Amino acid sequence: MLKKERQAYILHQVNLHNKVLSSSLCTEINVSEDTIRRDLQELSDNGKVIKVHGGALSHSFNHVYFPSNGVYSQNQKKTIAQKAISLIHNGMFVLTSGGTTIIEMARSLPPQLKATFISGSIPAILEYMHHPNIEVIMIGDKISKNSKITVGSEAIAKIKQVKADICFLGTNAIDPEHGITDNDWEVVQLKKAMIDSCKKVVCLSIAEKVNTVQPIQVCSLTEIDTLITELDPGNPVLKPYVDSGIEVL
Amino acid sequence: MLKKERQAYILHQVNLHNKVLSSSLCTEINVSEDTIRRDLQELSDNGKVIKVHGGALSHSFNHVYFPSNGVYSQNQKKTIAQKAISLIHNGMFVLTSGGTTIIEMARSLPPQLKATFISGSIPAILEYMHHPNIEVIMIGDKISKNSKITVGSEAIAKIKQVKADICFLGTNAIDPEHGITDNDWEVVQLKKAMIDSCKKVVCLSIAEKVNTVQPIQVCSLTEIDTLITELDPGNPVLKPYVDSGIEVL
DNA sequence: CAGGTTTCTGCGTTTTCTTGCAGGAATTTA
DNA sequence: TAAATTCCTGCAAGAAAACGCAGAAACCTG
Repeated sequence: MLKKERQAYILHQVNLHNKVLSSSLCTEINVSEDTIRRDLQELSDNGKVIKVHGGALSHSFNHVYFPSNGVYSQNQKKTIAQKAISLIHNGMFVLTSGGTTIIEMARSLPPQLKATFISGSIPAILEYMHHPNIEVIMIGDKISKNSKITVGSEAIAKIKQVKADICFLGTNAIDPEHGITDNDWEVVQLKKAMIDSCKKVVCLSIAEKVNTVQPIQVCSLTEIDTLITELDPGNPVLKPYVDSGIEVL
Repeated sequence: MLKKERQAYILHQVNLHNKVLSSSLCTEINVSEDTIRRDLQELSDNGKVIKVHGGALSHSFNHVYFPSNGVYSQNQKKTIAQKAISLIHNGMFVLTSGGTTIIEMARSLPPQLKATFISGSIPAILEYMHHPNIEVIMIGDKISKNSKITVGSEAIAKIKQVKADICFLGTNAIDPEHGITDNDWEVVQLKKAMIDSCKKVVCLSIAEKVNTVQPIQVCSLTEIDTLITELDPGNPVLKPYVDSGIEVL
């Protein structure tokens, strides 16, 4: 069998099944593993396939629709993300809501981190999925197209089964008097469940949303353990929260 | 034998078999390897064949197996998607697996369709989410990064709770004797559950995958109600399936 | 037809390509 | 953490290609 022929066969298999194993190829074609590996390398260099440990993947399949990151207030969110990440350690179970701040955090996770992330947010899950070492658990249920998260009683029931080490809430509004508030009833139900299902509640909020109020209450300040904004913890805006006994980063 | 004659013979062989070996040619025509090589060089310079180490390939070979457009078999998949969509009606509960054919179907759903789609495949869910009128239900559980679907006992349990009107399976391999087969154990478990949870099983498969076998069985032919390929239902390749009582579209 | 020219072909040598193998490094998995 | 795969690197044998050369064949051309 000619080299080009072999490579064509491999490419064909990859496109057909979205993946191939070096081991199965070398028994099918009856050549050494080295030859297969070299072929895969060559095809990969030409951008025809994506080489991975043990085989190769189809390029088209791996290229999942990637949401454009026109993230609002990106720099502030990056700052928040960095602070949030400092709270995550290897082996933790991490529960997260959706929202652009959470997405930013997901993108900034250090590659060597090994932890389990649980979420019902599709965009967040997409980000977690690209991370090499973390386990990703999706909360299932009906999908709310507005907020791109799963909502409903099933989702809430699943969250209640979890006991996570830490929970990160992307926040729409937070205020000393009304606590965390939001404007989507279903999302609020979820966030409530998440708060109940973890040992530590971390609230991520850009300064703009601090001291604002939305119609529906998620929880009072007393249920929050940590508040993260892009501001310095000593900033006077945050004083009411510090005074309530919340750890402010 | 004259040079022109020889080259005509070579060209004939190439077009007939899509490839030739220098070594076999020189014994057939009984000339030295150099002569063959020079002929091949000349034919290659004129664009008649593609010279490779050890012989030559026909141009069509290269065209068929190294498609220049990024998406492999896209047209076939579009055809399949159209046929599949004709089976979906307003108000239906539709269960789908993952895979590129399913994605193509998801993209082609008519905007006015009102139905409920259930899936554990992240890429599929992403497509369904963009649709204005369908309800989307995500099956939750641990996410397999390879196949980009949720896998595990929770996912299977959830699927078993569903009784869908119709189930679309993207197929990796189908064969009259072995039925539907696949190469990922977890995916197979899911597909089995899906088959059990619906009234009608529709199998989507491009013709290339028909009559191929993978290591793990999903189900036998008897469990399949409908088979959709891009071929005409009367195509002889599909006859065994028609004879098994499967509706072939 | 004879002589010169061009083209073609085969041979030997050198160079390049391809492949499999051995070992040690790296990565995955239990 | 340890065992098992898989990967990478260099190497060597064998196959094929490239190159130059020379003899042979074909082809003008006067």
